[in-house]
Amino acid sequence: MAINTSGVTMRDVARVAGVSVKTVSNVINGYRYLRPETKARVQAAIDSLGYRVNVTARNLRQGRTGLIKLAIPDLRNPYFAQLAALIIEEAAERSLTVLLEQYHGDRDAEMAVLQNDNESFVDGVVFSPIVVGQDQLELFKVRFPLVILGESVFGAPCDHVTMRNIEGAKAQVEHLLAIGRRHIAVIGLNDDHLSVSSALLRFKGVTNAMVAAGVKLDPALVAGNAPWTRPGGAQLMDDILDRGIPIDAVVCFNDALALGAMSTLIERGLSVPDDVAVIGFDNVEDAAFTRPTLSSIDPGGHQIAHTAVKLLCERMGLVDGFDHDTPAREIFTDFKLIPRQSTIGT
Amino acid sequence: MAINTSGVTMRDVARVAGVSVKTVSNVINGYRYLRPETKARVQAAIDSLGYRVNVTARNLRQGRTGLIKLAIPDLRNPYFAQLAALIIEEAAERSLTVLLEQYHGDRDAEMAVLQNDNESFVDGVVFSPIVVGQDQLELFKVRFPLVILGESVFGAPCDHVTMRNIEGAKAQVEHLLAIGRRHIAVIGLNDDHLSVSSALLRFKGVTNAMVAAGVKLDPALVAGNAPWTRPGGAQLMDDILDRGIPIDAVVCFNDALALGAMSTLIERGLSVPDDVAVIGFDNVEDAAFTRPTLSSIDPGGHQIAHTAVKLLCERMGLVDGFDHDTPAREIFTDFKLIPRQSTIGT
DNA sequence: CTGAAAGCGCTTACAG
DNA sequence: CTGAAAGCGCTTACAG
Repeated sequence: MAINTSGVTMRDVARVAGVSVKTVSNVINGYRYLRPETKARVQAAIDSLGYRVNVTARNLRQGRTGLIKLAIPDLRNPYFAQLAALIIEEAAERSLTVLLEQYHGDRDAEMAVLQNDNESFVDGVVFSPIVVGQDQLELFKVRFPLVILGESVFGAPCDHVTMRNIEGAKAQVEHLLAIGRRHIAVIGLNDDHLSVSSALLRFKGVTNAMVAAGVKLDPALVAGNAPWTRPGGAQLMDDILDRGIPIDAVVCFNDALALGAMSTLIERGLSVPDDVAVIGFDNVEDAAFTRPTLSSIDPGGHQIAHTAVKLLCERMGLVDGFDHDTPAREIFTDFKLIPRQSTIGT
Repeated sequence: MAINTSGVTMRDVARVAGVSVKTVSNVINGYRYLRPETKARVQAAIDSLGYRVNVTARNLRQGRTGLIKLAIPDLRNPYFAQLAALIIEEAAERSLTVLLEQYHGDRDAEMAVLQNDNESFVDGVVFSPIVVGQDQLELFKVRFPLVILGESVFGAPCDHVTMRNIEGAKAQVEHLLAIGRRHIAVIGLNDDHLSVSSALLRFKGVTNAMVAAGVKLDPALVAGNAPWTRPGGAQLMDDILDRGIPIDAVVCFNDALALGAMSTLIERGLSVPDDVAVIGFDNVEDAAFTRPTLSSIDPGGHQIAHTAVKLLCERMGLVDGFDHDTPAREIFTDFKLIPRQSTIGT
């Protein structure tokens, strides 16, 4: 028994108020041309009976539910928690509610998002894929409104919103070069599924910047294949320092890695940024509060959420004048370098 | 246009397969007594037409949606992100999907959860209230299945799942006493809405333990009214140390505070745990990875999620043999002390 | 400004 | 094992 099945229907209200169900419907939906007296009588009947509209019936009749699905790997990952928070808020602005699905690492679950078999009573889907990838682009050609996020897939036949990984990483290095650093280590070059695409793109940005500046990147100063977490960063920093090659800066592929790297540096008696400058990526909340505060790249999460919901609404037919034959769009959001103490000092 | 409105209906399938819609329905819902040949013919028709069941129509007919709402303050708070992750997983085990709503600090939004006016096409609600509280218990007497979480409200006329705050905090102090500490500081006694109830309960547990052990609590060693975050903990620890009263232990009301407090202690040249032992509450993932690792209270998040969904399912009529006249239940989950380096060393 | 009627696409007694 | 029919509770042309 669903919430709304209180037993009282519009017909009951209509009978008590002495009007037709059409009139009751008009009152509920705020139809303007109603005699105030009629409206009051209907409202009184609604109140006295404790009537609530059955949203499922309305949905069936209208052919839409106002529900969108957000499919992400795991809420325990702070990046996705924040993404979900933002998407929910953007959806609420458009009177949409969000059904949240975590597929964890599971390939089948991820495929199922694109299949959308059973519980498909949602009007659209926002999907941040991880495993399903570049070699199966045709899977993204679905018949429901779909917007994908992230960097696992490019060129899929559906709308796509993603951050500028390459340019962001390039900006990290350019910033370090600008403050005079030349011996730059790189942390986070992983080949696991969750981070591989970001890692590769960001590494590309790093090498682009180095090449452009004529600074060489020492392969012995590149570390990866640890989780993108504080402990991961701490360990990778240890590994690099143990190699005994002098460095004056570290580029980290996310902030958690950077925070971990900083703790190792400080623990080993090095000063940040005087001895070694550190820069992260993501601009998480902690970055502004840790000591020293952490320089980072803000990838524009708000804009990602806003754009994703906007594109989805267009595909869902909620935006007047949108041409439904518009081909798949690929939107890159704006990033911003946030310089803080870990590179420029106090 | 909802996803499932592909235009093809059961009637179309029935016509193509040369059977009645009842038979199509039987095939879709896995009814067992079907001639294999009939089944195959129907399946072929489904495939060739690309038919998908219209879940909204099914929901209307069945009077349920399989959807539950989870209302929490904000996903950006890691505690609630983890809670949401667990609830979604527990719900999935019972073939339920979760509609996630954030009400932020907004009182009206929180009230609306209990009103459940408009979009009430969910079968039940899990609600972690913050502002709506002890003085409005009657608001929790709703006509839809409702389970509340947390410590804002006790004795409400609906099912309630919560952790043992008092006993958990008592265990924190008992642990410190057991390792010989007597000069114990307390961090996190806030009076903001988000933490006040937890703070008061945990403080009560602390004082209970001190009284029982005959150890006095110096009011000058109690600090609060900072956010329950790392920087908050760092600042409060600074405040306490600045007062110049010697301490040998700190009880922190959550792990973020404890991590912040530890960083201050270490920064000021004190050893953890040799000079000062530190214990947190929540047992977040970081607790096991920070150096020194952080002793903490595991409040049993998995059990909270499991129990909440179980109670809700009972109220939703999904559990055979459940007596619907069962009065409102108050369930306390089990906590566990996790001793780590920050109290017992390596 | 309001009413009577059709229909959204399913599932489910009721027959057979 | 399968069919014909009713009905879940709304909204929406169509009349008036």
